[in-house]
Amino acid sequence: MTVRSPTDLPATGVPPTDLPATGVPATGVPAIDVPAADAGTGAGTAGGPTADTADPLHEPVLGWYLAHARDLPWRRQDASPWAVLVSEFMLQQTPVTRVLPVYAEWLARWPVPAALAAEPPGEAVRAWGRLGYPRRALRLHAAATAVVERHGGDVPSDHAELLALPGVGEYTAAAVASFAFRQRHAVLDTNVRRVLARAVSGVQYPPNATTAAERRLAQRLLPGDEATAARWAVAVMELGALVCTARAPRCDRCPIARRCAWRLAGSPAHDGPPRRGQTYAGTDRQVRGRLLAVLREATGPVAQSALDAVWDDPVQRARALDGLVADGLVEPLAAGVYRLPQGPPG
DNA sequence: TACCCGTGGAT
DNA sequence: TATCCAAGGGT
Repeated sequence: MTVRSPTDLPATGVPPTDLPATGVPATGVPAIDVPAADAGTGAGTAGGPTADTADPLHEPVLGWYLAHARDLPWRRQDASPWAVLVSEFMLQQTPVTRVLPVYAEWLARWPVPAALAAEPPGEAVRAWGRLGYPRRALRLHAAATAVVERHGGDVPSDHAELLALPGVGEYTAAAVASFAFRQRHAVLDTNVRRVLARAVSGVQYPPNATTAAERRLAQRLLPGDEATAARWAVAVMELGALVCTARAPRCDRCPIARRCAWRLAGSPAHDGPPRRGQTYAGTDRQVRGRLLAVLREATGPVAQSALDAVWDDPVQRARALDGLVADGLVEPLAAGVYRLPQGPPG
């Protein structure tokens, strides 16, 4: 898998799979399904996509995706729902290029949920490497355990059952149901929110927190047909990731630039409350990161002295370590000795 | 709701 | 160099 930077738009664009990873095979039609937009003149065909869900944005976005989508491993036809779930955990707040190698290692080592569930949670934390937010590793291990216990080892297709898994929120539940099972869900991540904010709402950036209005908008724009809705979801996200980017959108390559409300308004600058900066240096998060890195890279238990060496302030150091223990990321083994969690998921 | 939770590349 | 930003979730 070649790692591409966002600025390196693929010209080859291996067409994204139209097939669900499991379930009913698609009919083998390689072209874009005719979006509901073109069904508008039809006389209310029973059972078909309804005209009232059509939108002028559908056809250009779906067409753009067919030509420009990245060939990512979790989008391939042979990617299982488990593979999609793993990718979604890793992609939370983490760039694609950093996920790719770790994703490959995980799927090779733990090809099914039961394989991961059979290992101590500390192994998941160690294999997480430097992806960041290591609690995700713990939750993914817990999710794998829940999949084994509640669903016989198969990642569920039901949105509510997905949502009930540890570490799975509204976005991830919708994403897995849509990407892995080709269901019709509004998949509202930071990319989609930005595209809709610009193209439809006419503002540069979406609100800091997801609003009910955004959810209604995403739902309204969803094509009526399941397969088309699933393709739309991934297409809008990809458009946000590659073209309608946060800092410097590539409007000259955008398939809906002519319809974009933000552009039509003259691309006004954001005027809402400033987005909170993420200071990092000197925070507990940095200390936690350093402490856990020591544990991750060690092959066995670690002495207190090795942890003490990574941060000068003893008060902050102790607070960070306590936090890691409270989160289940670190396990006190004996007096002054620590290790990654070996017990059952806590 | 607002805040906490890692890491590192791009600008 | 400093800031921004990345397929969020939990509390």
